Amino acid sequence: MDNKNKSLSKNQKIVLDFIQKNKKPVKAYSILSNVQKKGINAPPQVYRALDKLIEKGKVHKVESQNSFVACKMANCDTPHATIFSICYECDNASEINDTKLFNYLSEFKDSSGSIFDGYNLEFFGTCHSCKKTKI
Amino acid sequence: MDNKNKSLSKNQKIVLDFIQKNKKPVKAYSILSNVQKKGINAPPQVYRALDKLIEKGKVHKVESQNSFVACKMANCDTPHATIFSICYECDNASEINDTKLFNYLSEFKDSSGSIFDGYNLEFFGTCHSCKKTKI
DNA sequence: GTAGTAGTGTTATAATATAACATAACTTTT
DNA sequence: AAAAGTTATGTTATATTATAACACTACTAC
Repeated sequence: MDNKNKSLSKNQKIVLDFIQKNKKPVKAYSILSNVQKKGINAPPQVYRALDKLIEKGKVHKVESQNSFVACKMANCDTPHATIFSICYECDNASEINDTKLFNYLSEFKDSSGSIFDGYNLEFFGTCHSCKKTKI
Repeated sequence: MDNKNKSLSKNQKIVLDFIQKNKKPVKAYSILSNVQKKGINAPPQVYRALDKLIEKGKVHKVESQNSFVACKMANCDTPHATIFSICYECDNASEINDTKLFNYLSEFKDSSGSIFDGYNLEFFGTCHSCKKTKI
């Protein structure tokens, strides 16, 4: 069985559980302050859990925000191939599931013909609820 | 004349000059320590210059590295539409100039048909010189 | 020539992330 | 079940990245 399907440790479960409760991406120190009652006391405990959750495909990092969001797919097998749309009004980030774009990027070759191991794509714009609010 | 073509201020020139001297992306505090002899003393001076240089399309931020790299195009008019390939051996980042991919992303519509204002795409892999070294 | 905007200089501090070390728990093999 | 190997935990301290806030200067534009 490969790494990503291994069961989660205690701290990993606690951290994932908190991330999944949030619709929006959450920050590492926000995770920390919210799980202290569960016995997680210090930043390294959070960051270590996050690292493993990312490896296992349960969580993705939103690089432009230094925040973390749960992957909605039951068994994400592409932790290093992520596509997000990010609203710069409300900071919400949603994963985009577009097979065509996904395949295009996965198979993309650079000018020398080399393929890549992974990618992270972040689209920026105003999300629908923020557009409505502005009218 | 729009913002991006305005001339650069003293600190902006100093910071851009240092970034351009480096082939690889550079970190903000590395910029700081290298331009202190030019009279830039504190982080806010560097970060303010970086913000403006990014607005003006002279510099792009590599989000996954928190580093900054000069745009090679003479007059970059798309500071918020960037495509990088990043080597996780040597941390080098190069801009990918692929018109087809560029247009695909610029025109990409989400499931509701909305277009985005910008995007940042980072491909990860081993660059050619690192591949050679490993043989 | 004064009002508005952009830039500078400075101190302090906030926010994000890791190093390093000691210990515990779980796995696999013998 | 004991030893060895690996993964996880707990903890302290510190490194790294980034911004707030305030005082002041310089450069447009009318």
